[in-house]
Amino acid sequence: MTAESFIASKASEAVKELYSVDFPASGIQVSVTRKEFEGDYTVVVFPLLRISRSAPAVTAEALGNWLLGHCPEISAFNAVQGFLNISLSNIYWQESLKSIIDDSSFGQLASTGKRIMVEFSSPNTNKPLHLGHVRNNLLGSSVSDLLKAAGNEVIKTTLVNDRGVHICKSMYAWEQRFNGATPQSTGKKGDHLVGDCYVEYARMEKENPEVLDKVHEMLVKWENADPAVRKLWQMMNEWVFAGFEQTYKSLGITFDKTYYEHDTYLLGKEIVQRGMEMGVLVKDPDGSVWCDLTADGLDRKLLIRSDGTSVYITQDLGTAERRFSEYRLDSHVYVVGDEQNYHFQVLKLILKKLGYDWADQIFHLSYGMVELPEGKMKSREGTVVDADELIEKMYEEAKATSEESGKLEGISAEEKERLYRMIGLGALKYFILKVDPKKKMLFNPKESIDFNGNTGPFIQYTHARISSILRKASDIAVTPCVNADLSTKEIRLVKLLSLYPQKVAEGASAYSPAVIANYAYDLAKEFNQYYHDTPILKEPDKDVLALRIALIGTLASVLRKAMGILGIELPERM
RNA sequence: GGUUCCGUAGCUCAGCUGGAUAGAGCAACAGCCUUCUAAGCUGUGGGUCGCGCGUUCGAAUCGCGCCGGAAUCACCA
Repeated sequence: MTAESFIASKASEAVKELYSVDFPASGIQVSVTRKEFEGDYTVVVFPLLRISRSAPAVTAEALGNWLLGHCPEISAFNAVQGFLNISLSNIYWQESLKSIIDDSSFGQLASTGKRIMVEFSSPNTNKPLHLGHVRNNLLGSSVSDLLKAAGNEVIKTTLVNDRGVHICKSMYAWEQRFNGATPQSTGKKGDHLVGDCYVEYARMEKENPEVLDKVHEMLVKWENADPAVRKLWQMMNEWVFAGFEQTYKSLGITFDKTYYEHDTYLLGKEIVQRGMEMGVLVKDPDGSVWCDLTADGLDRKLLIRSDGTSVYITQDLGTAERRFSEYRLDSHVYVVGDEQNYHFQVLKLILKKLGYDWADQIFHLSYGMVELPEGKMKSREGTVVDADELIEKMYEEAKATSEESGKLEGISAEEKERLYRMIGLGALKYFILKVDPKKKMLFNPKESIDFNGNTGPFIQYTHARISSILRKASDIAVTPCVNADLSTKEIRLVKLLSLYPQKVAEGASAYSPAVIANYAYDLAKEFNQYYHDTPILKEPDKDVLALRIALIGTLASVLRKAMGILGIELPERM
């Protein structure tokens, strides 16, 4: 039970005793007391005035007196206008800290019994990953972990767009202009090599637009399973997958299940057929199939081309049905950029018209684009920020900063490398995840991602500081134990710590890792202030020393949990 | 034009299921390392919360209307 709900329930009792009126605890507003006032939690009494029929200050005073007299956990109160500020006893906070320490799965919420599939990443196999994909991947991965922490069973999936005209373009350019170049022969990462082919194709098409016909020819051959084309397609796809695999690995991204569009693109057709029988979908004289959404304020949507081939949304209908039935999903989250809002609006609507009761359980986690100072990233104009290059740059920055500080002496070279990676990635991941997903975000390549202030490295540094103290404490054999009074600053820390499960719930329901990121920052900031003016190991009183070690150990543990949801590791030293 | 999203300090962002004097970081300036890691801490300056109306005891937060920006509305994916 949280402190807020405890106070609310007691206040509800008080109202019943004092005014003989039932007022539900859920209706009592309790918030953390603003720091300029004395107290831990504040009950807002304005909503109770109709019941008390007296002035705000009088009501607050009456309520405060009752609470003080009836709850040993409450040690003091003061009333300012309509705000009743309540202080909880030191014992209460000690018990609170103890319960966090004793709860090994603190922050792991009770099972909801729900199974959720999260689709993210879903790359095209004709170009390497860029910063936009990085945001998608980090969000998808982190939201998955967040939903898990909130008690859901989560299946992470991706749909690889490995067929279509765009692939053929790369294939055609490779055949014409690359003299049999391979990742091995060029020493180039496979996805980058294929990306080069795609760029080269764009040049070719500009010189001679007729090459597009050649590409279409190739696509038809692909559809007809022409052995030569399929072989080339397979070879180049493998190059790309190997490249992606490497990038995923350095970002720490994994999937439980991978779908390939070449396996799924036919799935929707059957559903379209059924839709026509139901009268929900209509076939035009030219053979194309449509869903009329004009009554819903949208347009007519094409589902099958006049030549009988399927379009993008067709396979989405099929894969959605397959996933819901195969995995008996309770819901499905699609992590896809906000440029596809319309697509998902249409998808949901069509599924609903087709009578699927789970249509309302699909959720489009629509995130904003990553923009550069000069605007949107455009592959054609070469203004993309390449994922691999960025990761490497962050590593270099971390290395430079670390070497400058000279704090890693006596550590093995491999360990140092591991730390540079950890810090560089921590900076990148935090930079992206601390922003509310639905907002577009700005990335300025000229200014490198910061390592000071509200950043990943700041939180990592905080953890390293705590770890350093804990190492020294274990050297002098201090056993953590909660058996002393907490100072005001320590109470603030316990208060923040106890907030963590609520933050998990809040973040999960908003599908926003940013909630967790900002929480972790608050916690780290609060610790650094505490650290600054409270000597821990110098404390002469054994019980107080043991308490402080217990407190900061818990702090480090909660920081690790929170940052773990963001996919960020915290180092023992840096 | 339709639909959806966004507008908070010079910049990047919190706060938004209504609560007290709107918070951080960066940048600027001024301090703090013989004391547990200065990737830190403290302080100063910086705001018509896009504008207006409404609901309310109370609005950055909710509703409506404007203004500004973005995305999208393909027999592309």
